[in-house]
Amino acid sequence: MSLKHAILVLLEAESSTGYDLMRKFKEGVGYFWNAKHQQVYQQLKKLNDEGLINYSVREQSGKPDKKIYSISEQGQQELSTWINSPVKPSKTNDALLVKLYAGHLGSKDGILDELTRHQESHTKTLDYLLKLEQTYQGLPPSQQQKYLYPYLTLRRGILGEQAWLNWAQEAQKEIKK
Amino acid sequence: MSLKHAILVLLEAESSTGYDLMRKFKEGVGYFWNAKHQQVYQQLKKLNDEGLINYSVREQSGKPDKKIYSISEQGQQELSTWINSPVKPSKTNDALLVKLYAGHLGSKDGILDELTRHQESHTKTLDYLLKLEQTYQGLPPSQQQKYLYPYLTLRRGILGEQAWLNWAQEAQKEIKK
DNA sequence: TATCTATATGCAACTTATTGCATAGTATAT
DNA sequence: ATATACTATGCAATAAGTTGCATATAGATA
Repeated sequence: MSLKHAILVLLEAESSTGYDLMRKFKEGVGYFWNAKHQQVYQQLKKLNDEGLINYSVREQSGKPDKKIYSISEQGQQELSTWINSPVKPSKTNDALLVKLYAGHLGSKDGILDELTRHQESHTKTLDYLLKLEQTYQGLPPSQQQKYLYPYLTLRRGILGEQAWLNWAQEAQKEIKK
Repeated sequence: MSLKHAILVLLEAESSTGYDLMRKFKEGVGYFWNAKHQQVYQQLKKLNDEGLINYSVREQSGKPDKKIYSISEQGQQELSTWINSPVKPSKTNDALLVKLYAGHLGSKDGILDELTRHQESHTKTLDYLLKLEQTYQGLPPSQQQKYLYPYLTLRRGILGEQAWLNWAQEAQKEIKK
């Protein structure tokens, strides 16, 4: 439901192409919102049809022309309406936990391997987020003030990943017993 | 993709009706998997067509007859294949964080209210999970051994909710500054 | 030199999830 | 007495997300 709003939020901050947005979902804000390129392009088309965004074309040779999307007046309106209405707590669907729940059906080693694999992935994400945090902390105070809200979401990502890793350690210890 | 497997896992533990499963997703395992009743019924039909589950009918008066589903041989097979193949780390899509990211577009009070609302919901979930943990800890050691894997998923839920709440406190303090 | 990655967009088909409606009795709360 | 919630299933339509394919060039890596 709020891929729409995620895109509007990103465009409010900076006009972008579909490709740019896709990268932002993969790198910048992927710790709280994900979307594949298809979804982004489809949604952009829809938002344009609804008049919430506009685009201008920058011609290129060899590659398809760039469409640079910006948020419209109407889009701004939509965003501030959304900001002022409550959102529901998000629901988690975590296949790893389904698997662990049924751990007795697999082998101890298999489960531990899987946990280790995920641990590596979470460690990598955490490292990346910590790097972003360092960048933030290197900013002058005025800039820090400006980016406080994004920073708070970053903190969520960091605390979330740390909690995950702490859990994984605990779980591995218990399984090995 | 793995609603299918979540259902198989639950049926492996205990034969259930669609309604039972729906309740398990809402109460029992909702901290790691969610599904609405429609999804459950549709998936059951599909799994039955695929031969992964069977059902027997218990007649009732007044209400629709119960269909009690059990996992089939083929379903067991499918489950153990799944258990032994890796699953991808889950992606989070969290509308609250999208909103917070764009916090400068709203009012401080609005944001704080929203955070408080979510805090209440997370506190409630945590309380519930802690109650489940107490039940587990009241079991005799042999039973604890038996339910180790589900317990580990419960721990994930608990550590996750605690991390969320710690973050929310931190965030609220920062916003109020 | 060949393969891979990045850039940049999009169609088409499919799967997965949500929303709204429908039925119908019993139990609980106001 | 009336309204709400619980039990129990399901159809139909829509929305959201995924997968596979297609195009076409530049630059980097093996």
